[in-house]
Amino acid sequence: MPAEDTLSLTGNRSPQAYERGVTLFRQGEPASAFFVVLSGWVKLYRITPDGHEVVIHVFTKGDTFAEAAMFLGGRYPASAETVSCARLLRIEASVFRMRIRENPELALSMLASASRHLKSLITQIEQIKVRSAPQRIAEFLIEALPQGDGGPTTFELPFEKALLANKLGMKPESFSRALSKLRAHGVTVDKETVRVEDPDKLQNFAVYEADDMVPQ
Amino acid sequence: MPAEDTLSLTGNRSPQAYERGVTLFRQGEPASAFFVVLSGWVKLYRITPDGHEVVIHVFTKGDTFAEAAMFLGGRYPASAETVSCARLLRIEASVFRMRIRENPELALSMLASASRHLKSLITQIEQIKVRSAPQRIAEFLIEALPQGDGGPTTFELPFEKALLANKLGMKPESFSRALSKLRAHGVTVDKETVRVEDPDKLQNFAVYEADDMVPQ
DNA sequence: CGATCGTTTGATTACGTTCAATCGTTGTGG
DNA sequence: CCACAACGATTGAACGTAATCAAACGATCG
Repeated sequence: MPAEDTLSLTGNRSPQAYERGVTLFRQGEPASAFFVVLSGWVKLYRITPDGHEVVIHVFTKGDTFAEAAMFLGGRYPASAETVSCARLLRIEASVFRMRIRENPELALSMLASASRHLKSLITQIEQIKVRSAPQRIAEFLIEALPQGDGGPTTFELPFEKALLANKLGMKPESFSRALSKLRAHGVTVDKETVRVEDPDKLQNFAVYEADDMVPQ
Repeated sequence: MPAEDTLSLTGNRSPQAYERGVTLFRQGEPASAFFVVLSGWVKLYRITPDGHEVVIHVFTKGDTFAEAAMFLGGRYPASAETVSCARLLRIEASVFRMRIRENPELALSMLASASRHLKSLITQIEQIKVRSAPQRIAEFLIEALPQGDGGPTTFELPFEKALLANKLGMKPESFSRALSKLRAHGVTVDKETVRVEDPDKLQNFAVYEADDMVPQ
């Protein structure tokens, strides 16, 4: 998006810094704005009627979220909260709606963004429906891994394991166990640090192998 | 959407009739069009690398689908197939892209539509993550039930149980068993016909009750 | 009438949850 | 400075739900 457009949207206001644990909006509230993440991490989640927290997604640098919500009866379908300190751009719906009428291209880029989210949700549904817990973790690792030469790669988990577990649709205990099962596939964990011996091999496990791990 | 707009989009072409089992597009194909369902049922699904079919959604009268796909690198992220005979409106991406530049309002209604899909997928993720098989079926029944006075209601399952099972993220066998468990909550099934004694009570089970069914 | 398909039922297995205890780190107050 | 709480993560044991494998049933169709 051209710089001039972004400026007209933010009204020349600078990005705001947030502490960890700040609620940006709650499900059911009128959707008055959407956000662009410049740095840090934000979780999008729902609280179910019986009190469970379900993490839908965790956004980070470069992501936008809640854009689509503005067009759906004006209510957020989920809540959002920073899970680390973060810098966010907040764009008001009223401003955006004005601009979109002057600039149809803006609508197209919004649609592109919404499409990416749709695709990501479709992928997530597929994951939860047919992949085992270890496979879902493997898939996450593959996605999160810094692009390398295919050789052994090391990186840091970006946020709490319990949050990641929830995002992947499992309990923290299951996450812990599933993660240690990945040791058989070249994954070693020390605190926040994860080392993947062979990303291609891990990928293969994530998508194809049901479970043919040989004991010993 | 005003009638004049729809006409300009379809190029005055009339809706096309499809047999059951017709593939409309396959995942990975260039997304050249999106669809409006006038009647019948269409399933949106993915085939995973290891050959499983995962049903993402089943669309019916009044739904549009694949609109967003046109904006995402031009590839469909899933496949679509009619599961009954159906009448569909097919709208070409090229035509649509032209029109959207002349008519920004069109983009807004597209965004609204994409938002509804986003919300529906978010709901689905929540369902699969935290609800049991019987609860997911109950939820589906509540949604599918014709609006009544809250009293006993009867309706017909709109398509195969195996398809519904897949959509709800379970195997046909599990579906069958889960459905019979709902007998304890006032649901009786005879072939395609489902009778719900007390929709409110069933709704309550779908959202709140973990499982406190009393034997006998 | 036999074949096929969708559905149901049965027995068994496997996975993830639940409940519970432990460990390690961090941070706080006496 | 250390004791102790608080929290996140891990581990263990028992349980429960859904998947799997297998068979049987009923309806439909050729």
